[in-house]
Amino acid sequence: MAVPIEEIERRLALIGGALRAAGLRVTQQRMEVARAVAASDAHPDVETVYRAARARIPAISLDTVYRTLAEFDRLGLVSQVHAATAGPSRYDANRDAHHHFVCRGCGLIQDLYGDSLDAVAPPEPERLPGRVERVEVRFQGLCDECMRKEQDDE
Amino acid sequence: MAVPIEEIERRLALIGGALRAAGLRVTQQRMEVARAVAASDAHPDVETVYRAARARIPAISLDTVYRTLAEFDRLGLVSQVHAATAGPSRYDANRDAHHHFVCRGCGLIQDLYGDSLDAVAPPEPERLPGRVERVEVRFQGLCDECMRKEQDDE
DNA sequence: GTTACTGCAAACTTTTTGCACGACA
DNA sequence: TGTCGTGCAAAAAGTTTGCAGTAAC
Repeated sequence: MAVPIEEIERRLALIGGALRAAGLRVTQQRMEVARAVAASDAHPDVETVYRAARARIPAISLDTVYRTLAEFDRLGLVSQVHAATAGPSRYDANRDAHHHFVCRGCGLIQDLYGDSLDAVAPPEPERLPGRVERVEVRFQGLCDECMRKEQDDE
Repeated sequence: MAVPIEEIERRLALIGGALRAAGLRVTQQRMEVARAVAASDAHPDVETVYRAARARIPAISLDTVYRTLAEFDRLGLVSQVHAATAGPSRYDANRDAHHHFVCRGCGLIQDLYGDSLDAVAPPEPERLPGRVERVEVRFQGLCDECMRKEQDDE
């Protein structure tokens, strides 16, 4: 919800370019879906992206949003992030190395940065069953607000 | 698929005890669902647990398996793990500190152990939006078999 | 002008829920 | 014996797909 304008523009340019490079069409719908994910750092779900895109293209359909986000994911332009609690798929347009704090109460997902986290490596790489492409550290817990709520219940 | 008998028994005892401690009934169905997750280290999905449980209680229903796994999750006896690729919920009865390698090709999830991973901590704990209860390092990539398959396609 | 993309509607998969019967404590 | 848990069936939620029209290149 507080991604700087320049960062949004940078992400949109990246996505537009990647579409062209992949031989795909740069449609209004795709760019508005791109804008909706790129403009949020709250890791929005499909429905939220849909609502944001519909504010600019009233006739856009939910299945286009699904298809578009799946396509972006395939191209590596966004990635799915899992909340601590089950629910609809959520997406992240932040392509910089980062990690997450996830709240098991309300579904909050917050980006975390740190060289020490980026540097985490498997203890015995030779015993891995494959090749690592990405490392994500997930800190799971309860956010301050949910902690307050849990105390009120007791 | 290769959890030692003693470890399975240990997990079953833990689950049975926790049910009693929570004032819940220790039913045949619950214990067979427990056995099915406890006996696998392949992070089975609901359907797989259902099939394993049905081999011992033919009349067990899928919704009981859903309800039971959700209950176990609430009690902290199992946890959901997310594969790299979307699909049905998968469960893990391994309560020891551990981490995961996940393959984006086939859905493989393999447990990893290492003190260096357990010790990973947030770089600026005071700036976290809440309290951390668990840390999981996820190595995402492609397993050996999927790497081979991807080469064959080119 | 082609062809890929979109919107619509319908289907599909996964998960949840209400209710009456049966089993655990 | 009382109550919790289960099975059944139906519904809800989330996601995918086929097709005909539309827009991008």
